[in-house]
Amino acid sequence: MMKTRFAPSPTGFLHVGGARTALFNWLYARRLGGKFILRIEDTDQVRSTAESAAGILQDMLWLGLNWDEGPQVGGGKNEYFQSMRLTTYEELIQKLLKDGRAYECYETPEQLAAMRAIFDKAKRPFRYRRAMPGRALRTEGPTVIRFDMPYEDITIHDAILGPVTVRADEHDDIIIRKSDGFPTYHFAVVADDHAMGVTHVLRAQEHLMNTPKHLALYRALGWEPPTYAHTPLVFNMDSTKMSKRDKTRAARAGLQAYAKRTADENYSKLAVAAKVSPEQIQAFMAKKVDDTALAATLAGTIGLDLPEIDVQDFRRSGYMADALLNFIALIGWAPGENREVLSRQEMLNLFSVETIGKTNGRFDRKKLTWMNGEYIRKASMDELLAALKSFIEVTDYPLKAASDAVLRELLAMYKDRMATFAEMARNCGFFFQDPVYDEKAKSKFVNTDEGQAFLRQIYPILDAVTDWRKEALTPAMEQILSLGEKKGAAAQAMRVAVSGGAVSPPLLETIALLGRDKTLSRLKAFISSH
RNA sequence: GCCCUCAUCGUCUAGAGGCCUAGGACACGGGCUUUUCACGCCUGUAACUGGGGUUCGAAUCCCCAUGAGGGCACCA
Repeated sequence: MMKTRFAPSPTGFLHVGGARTALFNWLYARRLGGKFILRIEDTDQVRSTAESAAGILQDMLWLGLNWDEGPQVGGGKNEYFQSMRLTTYEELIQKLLKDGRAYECYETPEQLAAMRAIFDKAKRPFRYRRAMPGRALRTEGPTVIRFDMPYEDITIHDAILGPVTVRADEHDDIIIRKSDGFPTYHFAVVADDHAMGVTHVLRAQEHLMNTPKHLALYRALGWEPPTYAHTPLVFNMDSTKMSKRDKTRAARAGLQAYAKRTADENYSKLAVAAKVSPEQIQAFMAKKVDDTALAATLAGTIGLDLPEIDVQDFRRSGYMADALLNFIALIGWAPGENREVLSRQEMLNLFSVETIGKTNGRFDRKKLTWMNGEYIRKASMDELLAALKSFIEVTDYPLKAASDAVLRELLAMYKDRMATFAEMARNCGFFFQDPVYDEKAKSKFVNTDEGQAFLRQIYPILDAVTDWRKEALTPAMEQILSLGEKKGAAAQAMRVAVSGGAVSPPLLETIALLGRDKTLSRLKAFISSH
C-alpha cells in the first residue's frame, strides 16, 4: 500500500509553505490510490502547544486536505502524536545501543558550543564523531544518545533531484535522544515513517541534507527506506523567506508611518483605539516583543493590511481554499498543456512527482488574487455562499449580521467586481450602516450645480415608485439614466449620495437591496443640506 | 568557512538536440464594451546569467565562472 504523510510540528500556525507540502502529499497519495497520513511531530516539549496542533488540523480541514490516518481518524486516540509514542522510540534506541550503533554522550550544551567555537575560529567544519579526541567523560548529569554514523559516502536517489551524494567525511553523529528523554526529529521521523508504513516522503528541499542521516538510520535498523522527493522552496517576491516576521516587520513600518502622519508619536491615541496599553505598543515597536497577534490588532485599527503568511491569514483576507491550493500547487509544479486554473479533481488527474520542478519559486500575491477572482467568478451561488460564510466566521465586518438571502444578493452584485471576499466586505458596508462619504467624490459629483440639479430630478422619480422590487424599479432607473446630455450623466451624483463614493455596483441592484427608505432619505439629505 | 541544490520574460512556468522567429498565465501598456468600478474581448512590450567545449546543429548535453537558495542545533 502506497502511503504519504504530512508531519508538521505544532509550534505555530500552518504556513502556506507547509500547506503546499501537505497538498503535494495529499495529491500524490490520492492520485496513486494510496493513503495520506497526518502526523503531529511534537517532540520539542518547549515549543509545541496543543492549541497549535488544533489550529493546524482546523486549517487542513478548511483547505479540504482530509487524511486517512491521523488525529481523530483511524488507530488509537493519540497514535499520531509523537509525544505519545515514547516507549516505541525507547525500545528502538535500546536496540541501537545494544547493537553498538548508538552511544551516550556527556557534553553539556555549553561545552558543545565551546567546541564548535574552536572549529569556527579555525574555519574548519565541526563534526561530532564517536572516535574524535577530547570527548567528555561520563558524568552524573543528563546524557544524550547519538547515532554512530557509518563512515561512507551516501547517495540519495531523489525522485525530483536525481542522485545526490554526500561524502563520508561530511557526516556527523546526530543526537537521537535528547537529555529530556525525547527523541529528536531525525529519529522520530524514521521510526514513525517505518511504523506507519510510509512509502513516499515528499518534503521541502530544506530537508535534503538530513536525508543521508535518515537513510543510515534505516539501514542500522534493518529497514527499507521510503522513496524521497524534495520539493523546491517558496519565497517572497523579494526572495526573502516567507515567515511570521514579515508580519511584524510590515506592522512596524506601517505603524511608524501612521505615527508620523497623525502626530501620535507615543501611540497614546492608537493605544486607546486598539484597547491595548501604550507600553505594549512601545515594546513592540522597540522589537522587544514579536507578538504577531498584537501586530494584527494594531494593523487592523489603523487599516493596514499585513502580508498573509499562514493559511488562516489567507482565509481572513477572503481567499477561497480551492484558489489558494490551485495557486500554491503551481509554484514548482506545472500540469502541462498550459493549464493553470484546475479544479481539485483535475489536479488529481494530472499530478505526478515527475512533473515537479527543481527551481525555487516566489509567491506572487497578484497572481493569487487574480486566481481567486477566477474561482469566485466560476463558482456556483451555493459554493460561493458557503465560502463567504466561512470567511465571515473568522472576520468581523458589518455584513456579519446579514441573512443568507441578503448575502446571496450581495454576491450576485459583487461576483464580477471582487477578487477576494474581504474586498466585497469592505465595499458593501453602506448597505448596513451610514456610508462614510468620500469628500472628493462629493465635491465632484454632488456639491455642484449640475449634481444638485440631477438629485432634484432624481428624487421625485424614485419617490413615485411604490413597488420597490427590481423589475418595478427598472423604468424609473432608465428614466434617471436618460437625464442630462449623455446617457448616465446623472448616475454619479446618485451613486455618491446613495453609496458614499464614486464606485459601487449598478444602481438598480444597489437601491433595490438598500430599500426605499434608505435610498430616498440619503438622496434627500444631500438635496436639503445644500 | 565547509557541504548540497538550482539557473528561460518583472513573477509562475512550457521546452526532455533540429518543430524556437522560444509558447502560456499573472503583472504592465494600448484599444473595444460600459450608468461608476469591475468582468469580458482584442492587442502590445518583455526572457534562454556569462564563457568555454561536444555536435552538421544547443535554451536543451559536458566543464568552469557567476548568481540565487538550502544545510552545517539537545528545532523540526
